[in-house]
Amino acid sequence: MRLGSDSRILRLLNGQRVVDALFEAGSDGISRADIARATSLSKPTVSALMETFEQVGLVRVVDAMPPTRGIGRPGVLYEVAPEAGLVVAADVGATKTIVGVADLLGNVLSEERISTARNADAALRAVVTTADKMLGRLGGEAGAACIGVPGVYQAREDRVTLAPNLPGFEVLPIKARLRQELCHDVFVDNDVNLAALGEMEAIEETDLSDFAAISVGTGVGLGLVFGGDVYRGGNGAVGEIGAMLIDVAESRLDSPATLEDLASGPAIRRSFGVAVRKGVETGLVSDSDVPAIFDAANDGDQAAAHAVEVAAAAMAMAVSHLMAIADPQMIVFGGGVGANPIFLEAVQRRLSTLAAVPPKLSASTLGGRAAFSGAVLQALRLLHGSLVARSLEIGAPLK
Amino acid sequence: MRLGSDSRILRLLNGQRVVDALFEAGSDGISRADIARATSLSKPTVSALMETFEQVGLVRVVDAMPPTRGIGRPGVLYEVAPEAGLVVAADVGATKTIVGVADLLGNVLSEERISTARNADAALRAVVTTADKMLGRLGGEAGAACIGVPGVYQAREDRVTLAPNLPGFEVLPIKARLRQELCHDVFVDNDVNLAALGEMEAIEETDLSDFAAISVGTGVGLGLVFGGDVYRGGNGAVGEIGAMLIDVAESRLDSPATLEDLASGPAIRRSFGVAVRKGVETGLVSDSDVPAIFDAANDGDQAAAHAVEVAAAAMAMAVSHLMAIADPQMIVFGGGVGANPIFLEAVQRRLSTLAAVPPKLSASTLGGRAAFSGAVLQALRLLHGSLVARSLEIGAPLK
DNA sequence: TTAGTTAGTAACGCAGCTTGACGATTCTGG
DNA sequence: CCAGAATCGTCAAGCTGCGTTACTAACTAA
Repeated sequence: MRLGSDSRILRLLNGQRVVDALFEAGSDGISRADIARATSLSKPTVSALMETFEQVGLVRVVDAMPPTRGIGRPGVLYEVAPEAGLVVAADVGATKTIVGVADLLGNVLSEERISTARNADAALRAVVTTADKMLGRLGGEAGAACIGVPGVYQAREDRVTLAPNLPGFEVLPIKARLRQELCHDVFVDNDVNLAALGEMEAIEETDLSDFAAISVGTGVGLGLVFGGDVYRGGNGAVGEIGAMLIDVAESRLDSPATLEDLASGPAIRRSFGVAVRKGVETGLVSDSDVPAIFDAANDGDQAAAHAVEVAAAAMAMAVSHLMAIADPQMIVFGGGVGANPIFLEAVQRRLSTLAAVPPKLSASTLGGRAAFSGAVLQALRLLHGSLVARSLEIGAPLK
Repeated sequence: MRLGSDSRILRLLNGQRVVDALFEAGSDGISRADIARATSLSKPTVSALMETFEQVGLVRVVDAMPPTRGIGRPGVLYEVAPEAGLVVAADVGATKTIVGVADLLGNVLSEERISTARNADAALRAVVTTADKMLGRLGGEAGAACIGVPGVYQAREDRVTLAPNLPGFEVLPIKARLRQELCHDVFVDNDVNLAALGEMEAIEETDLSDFAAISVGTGVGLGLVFGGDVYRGGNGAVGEIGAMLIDVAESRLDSPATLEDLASGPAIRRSFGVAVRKGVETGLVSDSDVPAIFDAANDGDQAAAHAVEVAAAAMAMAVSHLMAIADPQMIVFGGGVGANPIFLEAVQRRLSTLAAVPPKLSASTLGGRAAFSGAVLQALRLLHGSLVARSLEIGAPLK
């Protein structure tokens, strides 16, 4: 038996089209006649495929009969059975890890926050055991998995680099490990990249294909989505925007300053402290935390306003560079600092003086769950690619 | 007849695999048995496809019999007939336009430089008539075409914007026009993007998928290739790197300076002139041209060296930003200024102080023909996509 | 000259799809 | 209440394309 040239791949291709139509119809259901029209397949072909899909448990008849749909014999409505495929998604952060299981439609059936273990090996083991527990409770297997890690993932080497907070990643073949212990289709990526994907999907805007997410918290990270797919860069090192050199009038330091030196949470606190010590007026203590500084800046506190302005100016500069190079349609800011509306507004104000056409900015709507959402999405994409093949070729029930 | 679900698309898919194998074999030729092995198709299938391809003129038997290839009956060697498909490529520049016709293997059979007409409509008409003349002489039709334009091409609107040197582009549906007058498969893109593609292909490095080309001449442009494909950005406005704001210690101006203000050809001349007027030592006249300034800088002339350093520092800054954001595997410099080895070396020197891991830089090997080369390549990619379909479905001779 | 090896071809069967025809089911109008 | 129209789903027939098996053709090496 040759692979991929036989007439069986026709069945695969057509099956994919049928499943796509079913997903698009959603929980409203769709009749086989309608599928045939939507896919340009013949009615017998659709029926034959649907019979297989139903046997396998991938689709099922919608129970609730719709009242009436016009003249003629009414069609039997089918829908995707969401529980026919489960995916595992995880976001391993420096301190917290989110693990969850979602169904075929992306509904998160189970989700848990655990504290990240002190080394990579233990952290990964915790993800696997938590996921296994969830899958056991839900009574299913993982059809695909996606895990976000706090570092640069080198797909070729199957290693994570630049993850200083989590020792052990440099020598852990994370994908191979997960493939063995969780399921065959595994996707590993930088958490910021996945966050970008999650944020993009969360925005209800059509035709959004090129997108950037900037996370500002303890550090500064950048995730890019180009053409709907996560972009990793030639060396997987996209997103090292924190190291970008910024030179703005407000903060003339002796050595070149990076974006992270100017616009991260610690940088804002530092810069506020410097201003206070220089004697700039303030109503706060000199080691206030970031939200307090933002609120004070909003209320007219001078030292706080200065700190926010320095950060915003640096970020606006970085954004203008991002626009000049990659030209995303939209940029979402996340993280403790980035999602703060006061910060966002300051950046926007700065940008309007830098660029003729200021880019669309917005604040994250997902908060700390952005990367996890992106992981769910990416896992589902993986599953979609193998779902039909498994349903048709193996012929055994999916579960 | 339904489209794409019939068993006929098997023939299409398998035909594509066969043709791919033939292209890979090149002019050495390949036997049907070898194709069967390479594609995992059965021998009869390959034979049947090859018979059609031969009838249509897409492939032919290699005349020269190779001496001996080991034991057993020798196979009949086939090769792609390069003249079975022709593509038109053009690069419309501000002053010069290159038009050419290439065959299936990318050999440029005919190429001509003409001066660009003063408005877009006339410029386009000149491309079409020149191409038609060439095609007539070569006795073939265009199977695909690609044209590079000096501005931002908005595919959705089928309009070129930001082409100040060539009035009339804003209202010219260039793709629709060419499709009508030249051939059905037309690709339009920014000339800098195409140049990036051309430069990438010219480099004999494997696994090169993410790539940037920076053109420095009268202006500064950036072309990006991500994942092997030209990247256009969310609004098609990738490459506006000339407008990037740069702040380097050497050139403290009153207002924020753009990259183009600091590193373009005119900028270098201006900055040299300023230095001379300030009394910096030089052996040149104050309005020397750019190559002279570079040579003098290389020979130790102080004013010239200063001008080069300012430009190099600005460009190094821009490159470091590009690395932080898009992380290309390699950057090629083109254009009158960019390809100058003295400039490149100065940029490289500056970069080594900015980045821990300086990126790979190199000078253009294609010169002014980079965009044209890229256009040939892109046109060939288009043709590849339709070649097999046309050969199999229509059944009529290609020519 | 003969055995061994490889290339190409003919015949057959299988998988998958489409078409056209037909029964099933429901709505509408008289 | 009933006939006609419209739509859904299925059945049977025929087509296209592929792979397998078995065969012939051509060439090398001993």
